[in-house]
Amino acid sequence: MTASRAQHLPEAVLRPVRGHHAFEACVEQLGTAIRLGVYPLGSTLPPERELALRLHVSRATLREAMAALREAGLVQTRRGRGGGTVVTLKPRTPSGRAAARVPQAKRADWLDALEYRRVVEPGAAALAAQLELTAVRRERLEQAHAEVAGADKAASHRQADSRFHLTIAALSESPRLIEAVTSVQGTLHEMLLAIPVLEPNIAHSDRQHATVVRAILAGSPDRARRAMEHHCDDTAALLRGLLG
Amino acid sequence: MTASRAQHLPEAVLRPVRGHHAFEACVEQLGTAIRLGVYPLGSTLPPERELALRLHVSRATLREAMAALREAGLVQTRRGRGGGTVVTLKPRTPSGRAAARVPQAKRADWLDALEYRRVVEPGAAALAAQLELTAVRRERLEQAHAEVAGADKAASHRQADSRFHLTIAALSESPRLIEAVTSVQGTLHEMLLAIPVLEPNIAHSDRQHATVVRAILAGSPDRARRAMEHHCDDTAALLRGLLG
DNA sequence: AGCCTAAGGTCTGAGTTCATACCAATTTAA
DNA sequence: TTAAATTGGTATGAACTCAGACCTTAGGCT
Repeated sequence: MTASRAQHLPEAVLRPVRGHHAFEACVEQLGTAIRLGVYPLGSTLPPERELALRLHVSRATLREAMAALREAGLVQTRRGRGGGTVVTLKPRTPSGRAAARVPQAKRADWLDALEYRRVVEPGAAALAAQLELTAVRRERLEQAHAEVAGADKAASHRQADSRFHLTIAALSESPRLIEAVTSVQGTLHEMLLAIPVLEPNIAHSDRQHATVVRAILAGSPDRARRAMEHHCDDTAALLRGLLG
Repeated sequence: MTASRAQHLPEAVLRPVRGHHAFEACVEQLGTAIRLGVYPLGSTLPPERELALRLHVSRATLREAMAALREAGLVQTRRGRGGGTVVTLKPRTPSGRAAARVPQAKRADWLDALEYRRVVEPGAAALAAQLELTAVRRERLEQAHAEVAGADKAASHRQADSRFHLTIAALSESPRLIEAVTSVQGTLHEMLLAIPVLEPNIAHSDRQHATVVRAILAGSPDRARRAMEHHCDDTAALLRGLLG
């Protein structure tokens, strides 16, 4: 039995060990956090030493990443006590840029992200609904939802939407699920910047958000999961359509 | 609005940029693949150059990892044409070692893995059921299932079980899901080595496997997902109980 | 036998990353 | 006004990682 084993598993299981260059990974992660609105325009990033600690990276490397972000115009830095690094990136409006021009590999990755999302985000919603939420956490959820519904411009709506989904993931209290949702939202954000989104879809999306929030607050994991599945399905169908 | 944002998201979202050095990651990944039975006893690993390419690591680094695995007795290496690195690790039998002595942080991580598993494995099963499987793939699934049911010793049963779950993930064809299941199976394997499993549970588990396989082959995503959820729930309940 | 080939084994110089100091600027508070 | 505290800026040497070239071993073929 041992030697006759089929060879399909190793191929599927082994994956690149990491994105090389710690500094690129920092740029990626901080840049995504900023673009998603985890750190909104005008907010201050944690001090370098703290960030370096959090990211398990030396301060030297973190500073290189910061320099790159500064170079790219995402942040500005002031020295001295009370100084720090503040976000200067204004949320980008999804441009009508053609969805063509996307390399095949990236397109495949995007489609995979949509499949993955349909698994992890409903899972996070169900888990959140299953927990007994404190008043503070219920408040956070409602606040995040209100910000999505209340956003006037397309750009700030996009960030509020990301924050909404990340907030639900955070409510699940599962580090693995939070990471999964964060990464998938990063990819989603990238897709949405390349694809114009129409107004009616936003309204539709907001109604679905409301359903998810109700289910979570009511403590109904199944309803929360199904509602989030519908939401992911609809978004995915739209994006898949526009991608060809 | 911008400055008044709650501070809970950054804390949840930012994660270590990478676990460790490249060489440790290689040891970790190859070691897990071997322990899970992706490379069973007696099988030959791919040539170093190929592995290095696959893991996105220089051959020098990969070789350091190989040396560590050799040192640890997991593999043996022979030079020359027809040589290579073969697995020498005999599947370990879950020992009755006390489940105490597990540090708090690890215990929390284990519990998180169980939550995560309940999301990703049923998701993978549903996705697999939803695809039109080729004859080869249906065969792989049945083969993997037969090996679990047919395993005589506890140790080889454990590896066959891992391969069964990884096979389903591979059928889903989603790189992200495959990675998720691989990592969660690695953690699960670690848990099971520290916790004795009783015979009746294995029989119960095999019946659930059969249900999952039927649902996937029948092309019923919902049934597949639910069946896998039950399976995960039962395993999780057992482990949580034994963990205290 | 003698060559070819597919593997592992070795070496080297350049580029990254790290940990740990120490310096400089600026705000806050005594 | 002065001292302390907080924050970014700089420097250095060690360790890790990389890519690529080259050497050694051992099977298979002519």
